[in-house]
Amino acid sequence: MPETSRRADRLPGSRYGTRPTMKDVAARAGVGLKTVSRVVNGEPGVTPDTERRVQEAIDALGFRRNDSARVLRKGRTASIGLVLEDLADPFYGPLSRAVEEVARAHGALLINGSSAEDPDREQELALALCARRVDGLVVIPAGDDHRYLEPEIRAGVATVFVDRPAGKIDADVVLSDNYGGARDGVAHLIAHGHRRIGFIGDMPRIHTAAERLRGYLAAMEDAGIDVDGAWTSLGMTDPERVRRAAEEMLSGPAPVTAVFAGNNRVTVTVIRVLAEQHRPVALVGFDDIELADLLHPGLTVVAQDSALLGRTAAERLFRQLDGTLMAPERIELPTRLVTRGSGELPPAD
Amino acid sequence: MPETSRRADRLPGSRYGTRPTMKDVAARAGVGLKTVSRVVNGEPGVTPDTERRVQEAIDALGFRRNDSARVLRKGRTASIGLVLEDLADPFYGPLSRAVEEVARAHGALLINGSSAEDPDREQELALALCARRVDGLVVIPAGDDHRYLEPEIRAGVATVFVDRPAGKIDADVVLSDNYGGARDGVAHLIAHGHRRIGFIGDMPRIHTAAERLRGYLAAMEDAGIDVDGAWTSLGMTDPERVRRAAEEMLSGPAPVTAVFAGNNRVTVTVIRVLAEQHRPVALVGFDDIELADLLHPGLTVVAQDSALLGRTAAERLFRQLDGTLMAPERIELPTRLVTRGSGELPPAD
DNA sequence: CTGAAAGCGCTTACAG
DNA sequence: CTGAAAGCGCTTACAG
Repeated sequence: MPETSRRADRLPGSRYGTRPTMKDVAARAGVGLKTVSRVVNGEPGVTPDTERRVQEAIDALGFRRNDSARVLRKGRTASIGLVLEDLADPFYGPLSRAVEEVARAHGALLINGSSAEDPDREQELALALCARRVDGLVVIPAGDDHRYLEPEIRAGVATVFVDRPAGKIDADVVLSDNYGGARDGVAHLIAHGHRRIGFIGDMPRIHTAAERLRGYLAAMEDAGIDVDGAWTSLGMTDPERVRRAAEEMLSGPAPVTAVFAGNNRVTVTVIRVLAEQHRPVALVGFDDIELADLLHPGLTVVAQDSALLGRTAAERLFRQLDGTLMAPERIELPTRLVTRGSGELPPAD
Repeated sequence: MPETSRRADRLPGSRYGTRPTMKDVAARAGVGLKTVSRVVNGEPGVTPDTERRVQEAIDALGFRRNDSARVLRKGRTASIGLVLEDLADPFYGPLSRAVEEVARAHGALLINGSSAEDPDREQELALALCARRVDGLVVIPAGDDHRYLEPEIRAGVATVFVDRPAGKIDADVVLSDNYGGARDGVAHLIAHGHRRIGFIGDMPRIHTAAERLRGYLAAMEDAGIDVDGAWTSLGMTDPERVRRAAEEMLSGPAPVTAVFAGNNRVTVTVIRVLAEQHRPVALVGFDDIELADLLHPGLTVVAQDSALLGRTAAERLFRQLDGTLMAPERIELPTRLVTRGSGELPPAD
């Protein structure tokens, strides 16, 4: 007795009312179920009079189509998932917004999730999204093994990785030129006379961190500079760790005269440490930062376009869904050196 | 012949494979559908041997439960929606992340949408989320009439408004003390000797903008200062408009000696304008900003805790869903004046 | 132009 | 411990 059990939901204490269904609308309008479906979906083949009666019933009952039932029948859910590191990070906000805009243009909703840089949580989130049958997945990897997504991809879930490559599977990837950007930034410091240059980056298992370190090393080697082990420090990007790392390479008999900061979080802390130094220390940061031009000196950065990363990835995702895409590709977006002062300071020697 | 039509999906050209269902698993394991359901959901009453056979079939077929079918049957979707203004705004990133964390603690996923400050888009998004049958909705209103949500709320969709109150419906609201915060900030400027103080805010139809203006006016009145109409400017917060407004009140025979900036976007532009002035102008901004302490002078702000706003709202949402909540409430969170220099500059008169 | 039947992939309520 | 039947709210594929 379904009617009885539904009425039970209305008992005082339960805040759940019953939702009218197409069946309810059909009964009230005195038409068949399919006719209601036609009206709700704007399909042709309904006389104006019938349509009016159905519409009246819809309005009277406050009917709203249950898309989750619709989805079950149609296959596609018109939703995509985005797994990123932290929605609160100013780098990912614009990226997420860009993905959302592309989704919106394709009539899809966006489900967001933060992995908090935890590979297990990334997997848990990505698979939960697949269980909800998102049509596609944009992933900023926390882990380096994505074989767990293979069955999902085979089953038709469109997948694009952004910011960092997929691990152990062949998939579309959209990246910034982390290596080239870091190399350019460090070469810029070298061009301004620096030779003892520090590098503070994220954990080495993170692809972007490793690539930027590689760029740093290449620039140093190009200039014929031997890198002292004390000049580089990779690890967590919390303020305490970064502060210690910076203070260490800025002390001793032969301190660094310039620092290359591996990402926005590192940069923010390094700026604070440098402000406390007695002599000027040059700084170039990877990632642009709001108000960077208003600091003294202005902050020189290697900027990447996080919104463009997101947009490019999302567009590729929908092209996969259109079926207009062939083999997986690796797309690399250029970075841009923005000089504002901090990277043009000469060595304080 | 369902088997035939499903096989058609495998034709070359289609990237859509077929997903194994519980029925497929049951057939392969030689058990009934319900037994598969028990194993998948970890329900008791399955012998270890049967469980093993089912698990093998699951692994072999790469089965993943279709949560969207599950949801249709169970009623609750274990997902909530968040409608905000712009995910790329540094104020909303932490708010969204906080909502996500609470949702996660309750086993729910978060669907995000940006209204872009457009009431129609807010409505479209909120109703689309309702059509997906989210269990609850956290809304940062763009519009001022939310009667369109009444049928949804009646049908059981939990709803909490944040940052701005709901319009024309009785609902839970979590706000910052915009009036008090602005009044404190302006009083702070007055205490430092200013009398000609400018206010630049968002469009007057936005509740936070109106409240902050009200706080400004109250502080001025408390100090017995007559406010000149040329000192206040409300409107869009794009850099061009804010710049014009700031330059206007900073010119003429009796320019303002201090500015109160109505939100983070206004503040950023005002800082730029003030940096170009020949005399120092005091500034207090509503909303804190990254690196505010590293500017010269440091930026004095009325800070609100956007993560706390999000967390409070989300917790209230889940309490609505638990049924442990009574009448709608209005919760107001305090703001905090953070003095860093720009608000303590004396008048340049 | 209209509608009855079957089915999407699960869970619920039973019966054995 | 196990499973067949009915149903969640829609759409599909037909038939009239």
